[in-house]
Amino acid sequence: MLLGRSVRSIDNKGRIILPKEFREDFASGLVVTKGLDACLLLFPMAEWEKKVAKIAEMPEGNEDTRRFTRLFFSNATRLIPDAQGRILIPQHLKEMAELKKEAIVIGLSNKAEIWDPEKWQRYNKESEERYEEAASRLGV
Amino acid sequence: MLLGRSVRSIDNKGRIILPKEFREDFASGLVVTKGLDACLLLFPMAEWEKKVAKIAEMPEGNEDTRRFTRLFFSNATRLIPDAQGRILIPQHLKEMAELKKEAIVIGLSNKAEIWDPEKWQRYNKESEERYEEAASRLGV
DNA sequence: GACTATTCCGCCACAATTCCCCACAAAAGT
DNA sequence: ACTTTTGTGGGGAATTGTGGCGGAATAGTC
Repeated sequence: MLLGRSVRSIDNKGRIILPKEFREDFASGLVVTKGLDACLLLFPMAEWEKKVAKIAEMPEGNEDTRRFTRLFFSNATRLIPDAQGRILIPQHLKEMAELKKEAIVIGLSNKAEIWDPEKWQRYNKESEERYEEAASRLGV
Repeated sequence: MLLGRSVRSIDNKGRIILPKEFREDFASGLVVTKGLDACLLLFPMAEWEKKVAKIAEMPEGNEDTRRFTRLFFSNATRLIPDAQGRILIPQHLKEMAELKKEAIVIGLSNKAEIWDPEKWQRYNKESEERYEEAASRLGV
């Protein structure tokens, strides 16, 4: 189960060290891709396959489907953490998420996300206000 | 699983080096054909056969079917990557996709596409806006 | 049939990137 | 305070991308 938030440095080879607690979920590999709100999404393999199955059900031939699958898959990369539990983020994804020297890694139960610290803070602040509101709307 | 995006040079003999990760899927050969939106489509043999089977189920005699199958098959070429994992794109397909000195190769799970870089960028930009919408609908 | 021209493919070498390993620093636990 | 675990950095080996050269295969011409 992926939980929590941690600040991670990105070394000058572009590697990010995953939190210890995440290693087990990601041990057999993971897929990074473009998430919403300019963050990166990390799926454990099992979760990724569920996602792929879901996408395969979308109506083929449809233009929106084509657009979506092209973006979704073309931004995805299969990664396997090294012996120290680090992953090397592909250049184009690092740019997309505007990652510099540091990153925030957050767990979201069945997947994880990586954010630029500044962006995360901004997003967080915004969310604070809407949190209660959203929670009650969702009936949590 | 075909994933990711890479920029590839086209050497002066018209060869494109497939990304390392794609080799396994394409090792036993592939079929290139005309894709939608002026790109080239690459099918691993197994996927190609599925496609053919599907097309065989289309109502014969129907004019759309005739039109489609003629285009689809007449543009298709069977290729086998050389020992270095390169493929030689047929002239007429290169022209069709307006490929020059560089190409973008993208993985789409069960197939791959080749784009002219400029065209891809333009297409990508257009899709960005609709991406979030489609993604949230899918619960990504 | 032999010669030539063109296309195609394999090999090699260089460059760049990625991966693997080791060492150290910092933090946590005893 | 010492040991253990977790995070960080970097050197160097291995892998991968790229372009060039030359030989094989094919086709076209005399």
